[in-house]
Amino acid sequence: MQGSDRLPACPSTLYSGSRHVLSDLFGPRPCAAILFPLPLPEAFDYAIPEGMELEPGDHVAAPLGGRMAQGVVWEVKPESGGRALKSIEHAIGGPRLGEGTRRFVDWAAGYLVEPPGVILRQVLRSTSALRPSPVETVYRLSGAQPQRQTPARQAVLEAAAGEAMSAADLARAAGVSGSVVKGLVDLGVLIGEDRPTDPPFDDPDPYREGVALNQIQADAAITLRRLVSAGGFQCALIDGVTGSGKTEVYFEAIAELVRREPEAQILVLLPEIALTQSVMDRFEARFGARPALWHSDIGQKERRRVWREVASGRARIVAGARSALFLPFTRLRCTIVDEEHDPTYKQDEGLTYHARDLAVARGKLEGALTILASATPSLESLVNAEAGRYVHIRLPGRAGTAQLPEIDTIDLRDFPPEKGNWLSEPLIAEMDQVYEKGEQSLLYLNRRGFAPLVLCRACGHKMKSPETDRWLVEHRYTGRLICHTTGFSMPKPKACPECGAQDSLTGVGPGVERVAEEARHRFPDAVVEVFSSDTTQGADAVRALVGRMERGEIDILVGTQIAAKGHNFPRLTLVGVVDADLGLAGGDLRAGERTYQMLVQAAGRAGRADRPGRALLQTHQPDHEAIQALVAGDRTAFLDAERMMREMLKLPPYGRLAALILSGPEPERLENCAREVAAAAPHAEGVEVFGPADAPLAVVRGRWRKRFLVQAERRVDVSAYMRAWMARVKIPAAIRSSVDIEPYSFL
DNA sequence: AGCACGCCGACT
DNA sequence: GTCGGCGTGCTC
Repeated sequence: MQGSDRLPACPSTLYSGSRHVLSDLFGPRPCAAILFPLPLPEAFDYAIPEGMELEPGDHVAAPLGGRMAQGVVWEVKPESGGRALKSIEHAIGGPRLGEGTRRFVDWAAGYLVEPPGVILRQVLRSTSALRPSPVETVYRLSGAQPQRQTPARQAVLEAAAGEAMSAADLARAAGVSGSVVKGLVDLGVLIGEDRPTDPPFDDPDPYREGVALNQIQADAAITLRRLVSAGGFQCALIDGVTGSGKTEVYFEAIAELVRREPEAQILVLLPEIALTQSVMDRFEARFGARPALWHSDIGQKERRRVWREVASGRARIVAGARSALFLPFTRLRCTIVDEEHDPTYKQDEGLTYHARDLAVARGKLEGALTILASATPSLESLVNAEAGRYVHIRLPGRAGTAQLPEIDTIDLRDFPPEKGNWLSEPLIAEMDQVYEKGEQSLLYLNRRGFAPLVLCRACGHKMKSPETDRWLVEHRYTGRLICHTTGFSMPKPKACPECGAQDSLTGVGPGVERVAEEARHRFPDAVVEVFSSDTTQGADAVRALVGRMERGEIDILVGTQIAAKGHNFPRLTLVGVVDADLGLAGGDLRAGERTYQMLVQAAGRAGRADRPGRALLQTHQPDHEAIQALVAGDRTAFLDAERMMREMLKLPPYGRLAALILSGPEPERLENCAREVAAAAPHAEGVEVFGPADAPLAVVRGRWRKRFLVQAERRVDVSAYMRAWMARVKIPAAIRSSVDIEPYSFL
């Protein structure tokens, strides 16, 4: 170990301020601010040992609170007076973090109201990537022939004719033992060479022939190419229906950039579910190389490889899920957010952020072209485009292609379903026709579980959550009653806990499970499946269900929002919206938008395929503006209705929201803390603070949660407001606080 | 995030 | 009397 803090033998350290003395004698020595990937409030200053050359972005190890921690040089500056500094222990090699990445970390910390180290932790997702790639020996043919040829040797030679492989792989490929390979190596027939086990990614070839573009697509490509050649930050919104060639058009922007700037890096963000083989195949077909692929569950080795190649600037095109936004690009020149409206871009656990919003911000910081693409752009992006902040590129589909399926309403006042049922006769009749034709139906209802209320027929007792007094939702799938607010759950009792009546507890109201039961009852021979976050957990389960739906193995799918995300079911020809009113009046401000997106999704390739899609909306208010607009297939009118509602209520994008969640193990202390926090909320023009209220999930893993909602005018910097607020309160260690900028669920 | 310090319960 | 539980607070 070395470092001046470990040299007590030096007489100058016998009195305080020793380093000042050293500085006085030898002139000011520069120090370095080190940012650690830890929730510390800021970067810490360290002395740079004699002879150590450091630049911002370098990785170092430094003593921190009695241990060694790995961090990144954030700034090199003249020694700040006053405090005695510890010394950096040593530099760790590896690719330096680029300036753009560092600025993005600082910016995101401010915007998300998090310590910068928390953001840095998102960036440093593979520390093993700092070490050079390990090497392995691979073998190729030397051209020499063995004097004695044997069948085993012949097999090895054939296997070795292709790509160079390790001895073990070669033996396996040839179906022979390792000794045959070794013998050929000894004879000089095979030559070994060292190769990094994390090989670099192939460079894209921008000169390959792309898919032929039609006139509209070609014009859009020209617009994008112009933006590429202008350089610097610009944001473009590609607004084009499914099948309008959005991908081909943004491929042209990528190609242009790769041609112009040999070192440029490009990031393509995709919703997790869309990171499939077929997308990679399209890239490969266009550029002759697969992009580097990044998502939350790639293996350690691949993670290390991608991280290192991105940080060293060698990886050119990266396709990734939202977390790819934090990769250490050195020359990010273009970011594409495909399916920009997709709600999965909003990360809700741990660090809360919206990948689309951060992508635009990173683009601004890096001077990169940012392209948002969607068939159903979010209202936020549309408003930005219309205000001229984004370049709006419209790609209408083929002539006559409707964006929406043919939509009709069913007035529930005229066709009330029987008591305890939720599907009206006209909807059933339509489903029947679809089923007879061997096509698929989707019943959409944004309510999980079986029944939102369980009550006793004998005494009228309502089953409620013990802590919050909210209704318990019956889940028949698990046979339990669950509180969607606290997560409390219990088996459904046989007898009423109030009056003791046997088998008197009945579920009231519709959930997807009950609608599925009703559909099964009506269509006993049909395959009916439920698609909700309760019944379909994990990406694999989702993929499996989506696969079965695509292959036509399911006749009727009953789904919540989750069914509305990024799927394309070619055999789906009917969508029944079980309760279209729910979306218009519910607590989720984007519910209407999502219903709309789901309908467009469901229309899918209608108009191209010979099976046109149809949607039926069950509603109590068929005259409602938004419903009327949907029926008319009038996207503009629908969005205008949405827009007016948001504008009136000062909701995004016409206002800003932030949430503060406090959580702690003891409800009383939390309550007290929340009161104090409420009292400390700064008064600011154009800012309203609501709360504290129980958070949407009032108890999570034994921790109680309280929530504030901040609603501000658009001109207000809500992040700054939240920072100011947090600076004014001392929150006890037992209580955790987290800020969510632009929360998506805020019931 | 770690790690130390500190103040209360069951043990060699 | 000590060992150790994890609540609280600090790390340049």
